[in-house]
Amino acid sequence: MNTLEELEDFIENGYKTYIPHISIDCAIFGYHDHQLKLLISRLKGFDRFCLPGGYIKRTENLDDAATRIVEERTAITGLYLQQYKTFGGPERIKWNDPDTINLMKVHGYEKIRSSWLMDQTISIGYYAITDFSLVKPQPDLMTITCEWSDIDKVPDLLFDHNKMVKESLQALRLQLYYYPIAEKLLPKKFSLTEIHAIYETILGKTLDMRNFPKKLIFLGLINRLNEKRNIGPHRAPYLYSFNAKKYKKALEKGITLG
Amino acid sequence: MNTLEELEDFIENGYKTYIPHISIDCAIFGYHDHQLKLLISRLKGFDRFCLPGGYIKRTENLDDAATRIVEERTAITGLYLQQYKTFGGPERIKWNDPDTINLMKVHGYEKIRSSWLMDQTISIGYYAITDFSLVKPQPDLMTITCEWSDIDKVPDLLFDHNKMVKESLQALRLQLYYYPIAEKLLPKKFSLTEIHAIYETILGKTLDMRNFPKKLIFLGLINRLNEKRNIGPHRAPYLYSFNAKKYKKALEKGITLG
DNA sequence: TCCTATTTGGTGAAATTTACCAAATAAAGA
DNA sequence: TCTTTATTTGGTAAATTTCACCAAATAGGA
Repeated sequence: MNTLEELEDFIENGYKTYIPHISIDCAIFGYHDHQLKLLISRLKGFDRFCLPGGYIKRTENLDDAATRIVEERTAITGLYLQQYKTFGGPERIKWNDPDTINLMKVHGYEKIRSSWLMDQTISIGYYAITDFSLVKPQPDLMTITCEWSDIDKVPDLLFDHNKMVKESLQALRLQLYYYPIAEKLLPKKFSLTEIHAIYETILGKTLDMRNFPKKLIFLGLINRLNEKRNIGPHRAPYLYSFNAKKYKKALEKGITLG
Repeated sequence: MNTLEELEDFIENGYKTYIPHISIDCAIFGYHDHQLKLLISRLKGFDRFCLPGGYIKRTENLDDAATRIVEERTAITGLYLQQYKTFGGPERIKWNDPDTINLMKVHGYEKIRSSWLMDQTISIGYYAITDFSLVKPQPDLMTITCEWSDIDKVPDLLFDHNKMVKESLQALRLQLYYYPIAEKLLPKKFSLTEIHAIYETILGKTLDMRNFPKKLIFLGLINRLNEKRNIGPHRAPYLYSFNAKKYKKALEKGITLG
């Protein structure tokens, strides 16, 4: 969505391309150096922030739609998006919400008010996690800003999006026990301290610095390389890499960490 | 849906009451005496069986809709339905499917073909488990039959419903480790042998007859009563009951069994 | 050479899981 | 009444995993 005409056309004719009544909203978590952040964006005509979201094309499957939506809105590519829950109910979008009224002002009241966009919509929730230092979100025409928010300073969001953030974080934390999600956040070669920090930060609790990496090694999820990293006046840590085979097996079977 | 007029009206005007493009499909598992079954039904005009499903009213939230749909189609009440995944994509419903063509014949081709029901639909998957000996499913007007099928003899179902069965069973088995689902399948007072059989049957694997109940007792999920049951010429087993408090706590925190 | 900060090998205790034996027991049949 | 049979249940020892934490190794700078 990069020109005004495209936007107008979307409001009037979008229902021909997209399936009405159904949207996808994505909670994109960003990790870097002991910090966990969430990507929030603000749409034209809205006062409050929201999660990046959009509609599903009639030719797409759900996972592809989620990937495309994130790419369009934030220019982030290559995310491993995970469906976690679908939200619905008549209370999801409130007609007398100040933001909804605001939106109507921006593009003539009637046009939006009577458009397919304003009908009741259920939303499929997806989440993903990435390294926020490697990713510069780029807002498109419809999105005014698009930024990383500290996870414990997420503002009051539109609709039921705060609930989505809470439930997606729960899902992410649960998944962390079953899938080696950290692979998405680390370079090919990493130290035990780095992977330890990721798990502590995402789970929001301390994990023993000795026992936790030992378990990862014991399970065979990571392999020690014959290589060290220079970290100044301290003992140089060994570097490790993920074991692709065991990783794949863990994805199928599930593993309990922590 | 109990009269023909209601059905005709649903086809023509249903989109005013229900949200189009979105349906709910429920995988209802039934357990009794070492057997696991699945509830399947056959709709008027269709050759193949399918999962009980329906549409969401504009005034309902998703969980309530799932409960109502099961009640309408099968007359089963009081289920604890659990959302597990949403299915979508252009491949879900095939236009040249023999069953779809069959359906069109039943109520004049054009009427159905051009109705809101034939537009692309995503489906929200729910599952539940109940004791199939206590429940007599009652088909409504739209549903011709409604019966329990052995879990390993489920026939070729409509659309992507076989995939739904597979994924809902996976979800159920995973949940079994976190939630004391068996409470729904047992009388207030039960023996260790009974609860042991439920877990073995649902998980499809053997669990040690001594260690498994010991763990349930150790966790405090069940309490021994001062009561035994007469089972003929054998040692009378003690009866047990669920510990509502611990059960509630387990629901929040999650517990690993098995 | 010493100091500092960090990584990592190791260990013993505690807890949990696993495998499995044998005693208890209820009622039917001899 | 005694034995038999099928089942439940108490118990235990070994194996494994988790947990807490110490101390050695080490890299570069002072």
